[in-house]
Amino acid sequence: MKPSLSIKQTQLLDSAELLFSQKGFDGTSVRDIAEAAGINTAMISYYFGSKEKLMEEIFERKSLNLLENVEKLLKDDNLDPFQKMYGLVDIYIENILQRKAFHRILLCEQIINQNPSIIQMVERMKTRNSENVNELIRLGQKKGLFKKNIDIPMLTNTLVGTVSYMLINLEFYKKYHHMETLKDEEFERIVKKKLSVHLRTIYKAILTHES
Amino acid sequence: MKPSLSIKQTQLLDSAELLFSQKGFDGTSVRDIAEAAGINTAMISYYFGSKEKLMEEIFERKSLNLLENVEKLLKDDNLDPFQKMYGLVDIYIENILQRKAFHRILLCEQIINQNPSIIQMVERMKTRNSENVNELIRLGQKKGLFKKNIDIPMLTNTLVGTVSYMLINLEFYKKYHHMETLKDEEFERIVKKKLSVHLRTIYKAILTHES
DNA sequence: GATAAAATTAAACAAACGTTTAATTAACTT
DNA sequence: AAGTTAATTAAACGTTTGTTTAATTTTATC
Repeated sequence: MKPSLSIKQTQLLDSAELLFSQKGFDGTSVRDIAEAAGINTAMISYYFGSKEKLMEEIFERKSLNLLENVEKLLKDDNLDPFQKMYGLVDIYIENILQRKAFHRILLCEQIINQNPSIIQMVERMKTRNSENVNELIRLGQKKGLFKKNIDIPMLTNTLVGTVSYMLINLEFYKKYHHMETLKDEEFERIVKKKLSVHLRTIYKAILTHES
Repeated sequence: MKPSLSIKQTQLLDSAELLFSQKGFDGTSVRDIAEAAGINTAMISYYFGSKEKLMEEIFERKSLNLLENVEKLLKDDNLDPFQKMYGLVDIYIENILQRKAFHRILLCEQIINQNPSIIQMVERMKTRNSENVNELIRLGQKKGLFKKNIDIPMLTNTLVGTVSYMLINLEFYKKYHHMETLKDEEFERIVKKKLSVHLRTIYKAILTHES
């Protein structure tokens, strides 16, 4: 387990996460971060070693959460494969839209492969996720619920792609449906519900329909 | 119509596009770009005014292509709404995977909203695309082929999200399916075909199944 | 309350940044 | 061939960058 952080360290991480998600890693200076956190610039190197390592720290702190929720769900013996799959979809929706800043950074970092430590972390996450989904799909197939020859990364692409692109597109979506006057929480509740229904329809079609 | 560019201007734009897609806008220096193009650094300001304007020039040159292809397809009276919809899906797949560098930049820029000129350009594209899809869906509904109450931005989210996330995820996808030894063109042909079949299944489900 | 360790600061560091300058070369125009 | 414009260059510009330093303050230990 990672050593717990002081208040100031947490403030720096939070400020950095927000700024990275708004201006990108290279578009954010250590002075920006320190100022936003109300802390002296030198403290970033003092605490984390470098700006790069601060970024890695953000990833290490935030990236495991989703996988752990999924694995807890898959262990639940009271749920059938469909319920588990729909639950998995909802966990992704909830997690991505709850941790918007981090998932925006995650998206950018996957495109701009610069930091080897982060690339490795993301790759491990993807592999572990695929293994989880693979196990679930085999179970569904054994029970005769899911069809054969399901392309797991393709399925996950659609899940993560749809939710992530919604994250990118939130403001456009709001405008298109004339929901500008809604309170933020209400708007997000609606979006999550819509995503859930939408992706269930998709998953059902992909998992059951023979081509 | 934009004035045509000299060879050196095109070289700068091409080098910049590639580097922006690999290291991001802020991670790429004008010296990087000039060196990659084999041209003096000062020429960037001389030709385009600034690094920012160079970026805008890339967007102006590359962003219209997809929309024009779609609009040509939608005008074709020999195709029924399903054929048009599937054709639209294939245009997106083809365009995004053909212009990888640009679409990686486009993704990043949508996340990191910094340049107002580019935000505006992207927003116009999205609006015009939604109008096109809206028209097509109304046609399909009038003919009794599509169901009512289709969420257009949600549908497009899944299309662009799935293809874009595949773009981000290409290397992982290749590894997962043990296609490392395949030639690049062959691999991409397979990916495009898989995406096409996958998204047709999705679109059919979303457009027809009553919930 | 003295001593040691940790935290915090302002200042300085060299390197890299985007852009401009002024001088030179190349390309046209008449 | 002379004159004019455009293209190209190396160098310099002033900022900003991430990081380090050395001095100071705060905190903890005995």
